[in-house]
Amino acid sequence: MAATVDFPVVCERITDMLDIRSLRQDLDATVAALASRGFELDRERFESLEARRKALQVRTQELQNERNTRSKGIGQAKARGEDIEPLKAEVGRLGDELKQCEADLHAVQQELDALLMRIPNLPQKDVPVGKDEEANVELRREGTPREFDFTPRDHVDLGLPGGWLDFEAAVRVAGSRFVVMRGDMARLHRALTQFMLDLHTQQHGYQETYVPYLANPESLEGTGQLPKFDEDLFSVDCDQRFRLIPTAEVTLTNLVREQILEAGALPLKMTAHTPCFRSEAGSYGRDVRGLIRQHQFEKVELVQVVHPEQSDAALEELLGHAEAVLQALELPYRVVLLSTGDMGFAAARTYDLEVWLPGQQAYREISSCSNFEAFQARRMQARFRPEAGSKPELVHTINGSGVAVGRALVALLENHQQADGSIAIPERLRPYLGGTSLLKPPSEQ
RNA sequence: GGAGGGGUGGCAGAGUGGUUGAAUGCACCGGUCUUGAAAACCGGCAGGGAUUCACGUCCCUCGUGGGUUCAAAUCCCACCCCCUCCGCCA
Repeated sequence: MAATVDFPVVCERITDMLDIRSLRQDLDATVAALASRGFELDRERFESLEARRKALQVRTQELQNERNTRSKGIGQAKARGEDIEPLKAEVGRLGDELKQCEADLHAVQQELDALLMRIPNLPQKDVPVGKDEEANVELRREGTPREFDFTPRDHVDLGLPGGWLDFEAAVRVAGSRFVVMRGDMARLHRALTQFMLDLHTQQHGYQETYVPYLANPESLEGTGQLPKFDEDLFSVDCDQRFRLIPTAEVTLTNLVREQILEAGALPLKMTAHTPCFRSEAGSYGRDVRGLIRQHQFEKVELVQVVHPEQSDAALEELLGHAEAVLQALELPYRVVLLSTGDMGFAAARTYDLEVWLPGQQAYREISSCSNFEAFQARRMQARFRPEAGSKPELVHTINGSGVAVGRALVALLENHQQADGSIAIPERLRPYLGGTSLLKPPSEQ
């Protein structure tokens, strides 16, 4: 099976990840902004491709115009009963040059598109500049890490007794970086999911949505996973087109792909609970212990499709929605503004929520909330009509985890553990566990 | 999996080689009328791109990609998707 797939160009010239006009008109500033996030744009290559594209496009359109005009003339001459053979011969010669021009133009545009599709989004002006997570800025801490009067265990030690968590079984049925959960652990995992969905749909105004767990390349291209990051994804063997979704962001956000929404439909607020599949290529040796980094995990995702002027405010709002989950679960966390070097490919601004893990004595990412501005919208051709009758404009897209279920489970176990290995259930979660306030490992029941 | 039918503008729906980027209806926008609204009438109304200070001019798009032709929504090929019937199936 071919490792590469031809990515269809939705519409000539507009699938670029960045607005190509900003590249043409303000190349210096764009190059500088990209450099701030560690991306070196080959500007000579871009400029030469652009120059060739322009010359070829102008020439091609001239020739097309001439062909169209003459063909119409032939039609009219024929209608008058005149001899059209000489006319035909003349246009025929024109057609040869046209064909060559069209082919050349097509090739140049393919090359240009391939280049453009691999350029990341521009960071917002106030995003801290840096090459990696070292440059991230901690904005605030919420909640206080608990003082233990015993040595807190990590979630693996807490989960192993009685088979709550079974990594060996998972290796047997699948491989490393998978887990099997049993009994109350599986139930707690489900309870967390249900709680999060209810919170977002009932308190935060999101519409619960069920989406496919397999996505086509066009969708993955739309949200920015392709063409650059195919190695991070699982492909389905029997059908070259499908990838397993690495996040519900893909299928949720792409619901508006190639749509023109009425302004009144915005903002669109959607939430979905899905499994997420990641190959974790290149993360060998990192977080090999426990649930932190798995090939398959569950997430409740929040997505908003908004008016461009609203996206900054929407991101703050969405961040609050993710925080509400941690607050309800009585988990200490901090809010981090990612630096240019640590942000994802498609993001213009990202906040991470990092939850305190007593087992690691560290804050670990449990949610990532980003504003993509028009980046994904441009790739998806997702637009809205500002006013009835006006030209469509690109929407802005926002998303965030609300929150990663597996990691929430980890945080819950480690933060609410008791000296005897049992787990205290926060008030807000108890209704989802039949009122239970304490979970005891099976071996001690 | 087998047999058949079909993909046209926001929607519905004409259109089988030539001035059709596309009739007509609905929706929508502007106007006339009305105390106001409705109705009626008049006008406008696809998306994208190139070029231009601008007006404008031009190009592309009728599921997608190729092909035939001076000329393709219309003919040919491949693929994708949808519908109906049969089979199978959670």
